[in-house]
Amino acid sequence: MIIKQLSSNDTGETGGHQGGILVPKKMEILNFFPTLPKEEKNPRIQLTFIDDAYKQWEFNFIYYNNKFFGGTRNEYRLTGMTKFFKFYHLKAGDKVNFNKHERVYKIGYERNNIPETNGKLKLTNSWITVKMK
DNA sequence: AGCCATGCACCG
DNA sequence: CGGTGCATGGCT
Repeated sequence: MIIKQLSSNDTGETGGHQGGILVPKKMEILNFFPTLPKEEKNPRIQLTFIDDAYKQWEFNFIYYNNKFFGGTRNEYRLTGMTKFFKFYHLKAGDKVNFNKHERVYKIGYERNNIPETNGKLKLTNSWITVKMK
């Protein structure tokens, strides 16, 4: 499974209203998600995730690739997560984990234990891949 | 490469 | 009319 530590921009705390997280271009991560056609501009796919409470969430996995169409973007994003963040009151520093079990996408979260995280918190390697046996 | 930020469209 | 999400540019 893969785990993402939320950045402040992911949750909208920076004032942004993106409503989603950024997905790095790492094979281990991208392999988890469906493959999006790079021939197409900004291809997207809707994914349904189920959390621990068996609640369903619809997220959009989008490949912003306008780099190949005259723009400058070349990155993946998982959007439409604002409801999820709000429902569980997740904030920057908290972690969200994704899992795929029998063709079913699962989502979970993990709160950050670090108390003194009030100010800006620098995130490096915010994504973690966990090999499941 | 990854995170920050925003104009605008859409929708309640 | 205000919040949300898309698409995109900017900054580090």
